Amino acid sequence: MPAAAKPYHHGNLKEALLDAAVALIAETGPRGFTLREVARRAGVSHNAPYRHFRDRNDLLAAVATDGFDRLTRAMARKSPQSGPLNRLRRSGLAYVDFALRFPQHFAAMFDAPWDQRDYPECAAAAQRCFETLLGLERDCQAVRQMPPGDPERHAYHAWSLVHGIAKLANAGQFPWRSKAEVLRFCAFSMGQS
Amino acid sequence: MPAAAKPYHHGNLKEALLDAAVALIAETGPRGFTLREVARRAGVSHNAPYRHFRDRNDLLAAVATDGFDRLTRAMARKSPQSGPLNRLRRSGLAYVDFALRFPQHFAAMFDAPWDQRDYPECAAAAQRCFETLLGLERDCQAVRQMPPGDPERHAYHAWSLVHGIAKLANAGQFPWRSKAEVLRFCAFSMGQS
DNA sequence: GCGCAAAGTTGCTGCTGTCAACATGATTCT
DNA sequence: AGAATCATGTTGACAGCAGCAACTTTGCGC
Repeated sequence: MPAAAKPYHHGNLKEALLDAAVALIAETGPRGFTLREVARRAGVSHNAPYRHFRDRNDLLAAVATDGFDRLTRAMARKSPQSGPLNRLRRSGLAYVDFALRFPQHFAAMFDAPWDQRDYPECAAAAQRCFETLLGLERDCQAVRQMPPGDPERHAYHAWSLVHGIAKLANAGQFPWRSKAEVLRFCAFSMGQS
Repeated sequence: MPAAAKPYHHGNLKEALLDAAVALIAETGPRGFTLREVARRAGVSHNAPYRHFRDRNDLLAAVATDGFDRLTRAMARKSPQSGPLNRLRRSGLAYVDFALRFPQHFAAMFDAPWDQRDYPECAAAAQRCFETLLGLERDCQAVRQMPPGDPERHAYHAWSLVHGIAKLANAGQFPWRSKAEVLRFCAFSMGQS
């Protein structure tokens, strides 16, 4: 058989669909996101995705899960700076940086129309993401670089702040034009807390 | 003519459409939101809305504008408590309360797929909303109940915090089940800043 | 080899947003 | 008053979408 002949079975369609979906959402946003376009990009028929994902939301949930994993890695990335407090702040900046670089992917993670409880994998990925933050927070308390108190509450506070900055920035509600300016504001804002 | 006869001209279709749209989005969210369903609820044909709104996004923008106005009123509502700092905090709680009571409407305001610059009225309503907050912030500085510094920066900081809380709560990322618990956390969190 | 199940395909239904053409009715000009 | 005009609604059409059903191809266990 000729090497160029497209085999009937794709071989790795699920991954290919996920990649295409991530790329598509980055380009067109959750509303332009279409099962059929994803299939087109993967070079299969419009119904092939149904063999791997229950429906449109299921694929979107997979995209969101992927996003949470990427975000967790970005937040946990080791930085040259040492000291728990510095690491915590770098982590917050990484959060906002991620949201600004992949706004649509970020939106797919948090503005999903479905209930996250229906997608346990996605919820678990989100949980891992939060626990990364919680760990950093605990480290800070351990070395007294943070006032005492329930570390979870502190973590939720920090999360809320950076999340709000990320969402408002993506919604165009801030006057700052460049990503650098937003990050500067973020650093300032984290210093206030 | 019989009183029950439906006149050809509705008389006040634009408002009726907006009301129906607000109700519909509260029920089904921005994705279930459909021009045709809005028209159906207003009792007109599926193309009548085009006489009053350019397209689907234009109607959504009107809904968002309406939401910003309501939010502004909720934030500016006088409370029995006196003192600028108390008013500022009540205002933050009102923000989160609004988001939790009308999650879909809130989403329509901030997760819009369109650029707010294309809808000046909507942008203006959002601006008024921010300026309400900014005014409260200035009042606090005036009586030294707030550390000095650029009041706009402080206002954006406060906005980011309550917005993050609102969005994360609506996304189901917090462990707290009741609105009251979220509001308690919000009050705690505002005290930290 | 055979049969079966997984993976992919075509074709369909009902829905959507939007365009074009037409109908109705209020307003305004003479 | 009567006609012209324009805003406001209506019907009909088209393409694109999600999801369902029925069919086809292929790999794998026996």
